[in-house]
Amino acid sequence: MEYNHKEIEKKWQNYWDEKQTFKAVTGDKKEPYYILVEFPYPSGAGLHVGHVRSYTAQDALARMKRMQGYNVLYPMGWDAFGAPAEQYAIKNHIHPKDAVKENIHTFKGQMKDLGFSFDWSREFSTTDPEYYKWTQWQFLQFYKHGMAYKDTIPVNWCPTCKSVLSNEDAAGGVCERCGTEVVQKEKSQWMLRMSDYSEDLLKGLDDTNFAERVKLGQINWIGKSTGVELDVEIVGGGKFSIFTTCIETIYGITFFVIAPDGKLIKELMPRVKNKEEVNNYINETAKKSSMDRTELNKGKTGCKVEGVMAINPVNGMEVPIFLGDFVLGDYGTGAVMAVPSHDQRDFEYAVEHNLEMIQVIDGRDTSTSAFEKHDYLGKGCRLINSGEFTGLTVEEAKDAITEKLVSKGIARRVNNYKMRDWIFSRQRFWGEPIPMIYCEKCGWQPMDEKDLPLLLPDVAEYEPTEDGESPLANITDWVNTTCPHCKGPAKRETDTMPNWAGSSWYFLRFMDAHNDKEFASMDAMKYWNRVDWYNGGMEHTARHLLYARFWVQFLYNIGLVPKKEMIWTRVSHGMVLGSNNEKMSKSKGNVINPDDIVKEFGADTLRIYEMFMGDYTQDAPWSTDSLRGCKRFIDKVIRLKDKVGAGEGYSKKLEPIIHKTIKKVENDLSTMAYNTAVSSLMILANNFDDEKSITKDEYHLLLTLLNPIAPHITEELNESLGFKPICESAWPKYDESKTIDSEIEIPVQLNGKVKATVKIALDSEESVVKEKVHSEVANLLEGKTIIKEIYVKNKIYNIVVK
RNA sequence: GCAGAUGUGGCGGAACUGGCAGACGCACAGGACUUAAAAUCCUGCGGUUGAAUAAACCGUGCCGGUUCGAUUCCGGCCAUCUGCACCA
Repeated sequence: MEYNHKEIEKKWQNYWDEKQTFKAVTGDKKEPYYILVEFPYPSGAGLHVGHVRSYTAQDALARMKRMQGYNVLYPMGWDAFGAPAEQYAIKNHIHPKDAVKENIHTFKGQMKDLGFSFDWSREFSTTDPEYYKWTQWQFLQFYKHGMAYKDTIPVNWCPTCKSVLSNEDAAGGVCERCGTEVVQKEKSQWMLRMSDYSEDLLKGLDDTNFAERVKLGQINWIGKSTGVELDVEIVGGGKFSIFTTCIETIYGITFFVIAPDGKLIKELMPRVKNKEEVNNYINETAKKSSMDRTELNKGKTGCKVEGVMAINPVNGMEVPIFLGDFVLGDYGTGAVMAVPSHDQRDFEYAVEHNLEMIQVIDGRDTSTSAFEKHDYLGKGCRLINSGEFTGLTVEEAKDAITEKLVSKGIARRVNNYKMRDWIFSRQRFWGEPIPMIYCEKCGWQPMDEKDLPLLLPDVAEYEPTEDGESPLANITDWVNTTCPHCKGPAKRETDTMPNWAGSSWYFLRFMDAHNDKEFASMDAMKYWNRVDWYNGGMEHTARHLLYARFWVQFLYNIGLVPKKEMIWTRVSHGMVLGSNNEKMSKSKGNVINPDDIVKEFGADTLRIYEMFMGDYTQDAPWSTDSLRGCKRFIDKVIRLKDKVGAGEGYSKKLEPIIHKTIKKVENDLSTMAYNTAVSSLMILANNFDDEKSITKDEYHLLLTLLNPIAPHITEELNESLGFKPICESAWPKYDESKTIDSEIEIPVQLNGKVKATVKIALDSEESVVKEKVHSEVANLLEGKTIIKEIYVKNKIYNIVVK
């Protein structure tokens, strides 16, 4: 057969379109199964081979599940708000709306060419007013439940571009676009009270089936630590609080360190004697990102706050206060107690600034480095130099000291979380407008829900304003409105939502994509129940996935979704790297365009290759040579058709391998072991190839098993044999008893080294095996003393000799 | 810095709960077919010693431990990749 992949692939893609083969019907009697892959940001670069990897993987799962009788929902849409489209618009003076439309067209065409079995009837873009109406509506629910508030926080600011920058764009302290030095600027921002959900987001993980590394990623991002918040008096009046997880070292305090970007130093300023030095240091810090600041080797900078001393509450000792940029203003209380003998960072800071040290835990010398908690905890170490607590073990002291401070009313047991509230404002144009109105008289007022959606207006200029506001601020007839409360003149919020907003609930919308009464009906959500299997990049585990869970938990708490956790399994794929083992990028010239591959080799070859290239969860480099091998595999499958003879059913000889392969492929496709699924199909094909002839049913089976990964060619070959389309057929069943060999070969070891193998009947008696083994290796045992013999049933026989 | 992951032939990778390391594929080499090429088929392919399809030894990043037996478990290192809150 001539393999014209272009014709064959088009033919079946049209067939699926016309028959609406993959349309999922809400309420269908079949058991629902919801498979989701992160919807893409439709960039100008087009679909990436990395998209092809995860979409094919989920597609294979979806196709198998359908054949297994599930009502599969496998939807696709577009996450199209965001900075790149806006940058593109500024540069080329094309409205993002138009660029996005074009990009979506390209992406969709590419996806169709790859034969993904998406239910296109549920397609939408986060930029559709019918969709973002509900994103805005949900924001109003956050606001009405006290979950949204305004706060002033520092942001990276480029004075030349007049734009707020991400840490990424401000890497190294200079603006990525123009090279100007980045400064920190205070800005009023909408915030969502995500930190209120820290504990719930932690606990909720128990009700999910996320991959372990995904759970860990979230746990670490939430960053719970249990400790004590302690009030510290300042000499001459006033006080501040510190948070510590090591209260047992309290007698070792020789100074305090406070954050240069915190509120405390501002309060203390009038009493500071070295104002200039302190201010310089604060300005210096403002230039660094928090990541730069917490790096250990950079963590020793700082300056003394002259004129202000603090009092150690346990012994009344007066100790100095320092500024240090390793203390972050927005984590904990923005102040820490420093115990150089028992914390390495404090130790180095003390050495650098010539400060005193007091060892309070016995067990090791602390003159050259700190004796830290991971070394002293659980080792029975005892306190020294600690007043009434001297002699207690560290663990006893932790409790006793906390107890005493708490009863004195100057300390509290608290859980601290690294996770912060969600900064929900962006000074950008291309995002969902935040539906809030500011009135001089009434303050911030939510828009009336019935006036939603608040449409993004058309603008001529996309550049931000002089003071970094969104270009929306320049459109006076849009900005000026009336107050929903007093009907007086008022102004709209010109900030937009972050790109994460639309992607925090899109999976709910897919359950009921065209509902114009609600974001999704409770009935539809109850029917689909949850996302059974969600695939995305590891880079999204901390952010997108956490935002989405927070969003859902909030909706659940106000009674709008049926479950607190709407995502069950979450897995992540590895990247497709360039052939030089580096991340694909234009500048490195190692980008592979899937269109070129589809054109030259066909979608099926690309799909098989991307499934075969390596462990799905790990990164894998591109290799066009290996891709050719997958094309050869398809050629082989096509050639096997010539071997189809008159017989029916499965031959005795091939039956075991057939049943094993069904089991293997089924299992592998459900556990993301796509590469071994392909290899087992290659092995099956090789077995078929060794035969003079195979039956129609055997060939049909191979095509069926390969179909989820290579759907076009398998349908074509299958049709030519006269079978009904595989996509309308059932998944084959295997017989467990036929997957087990009755005779097996086990290795025989001498002192743990394999010397021979013996064939035995499955589940043979040990004595029978022993006899066989001994006759097999008799010559090797000559003159040696047998010390021990180990037989692991059906596995191995090991003889220890001397 | 914090957090996560990874390290196996020339290359991508396989090895289920500790049991024949290198499945499957690529690359390469030799052969068959062909006027020739492509395609296809057959054979070989971790390293060292060896005439050898004999045999032996070494070998899963490094050092050490547990075990009859370790790619797998434990302790300690080293290296690489990824994320870190306004990129998506």
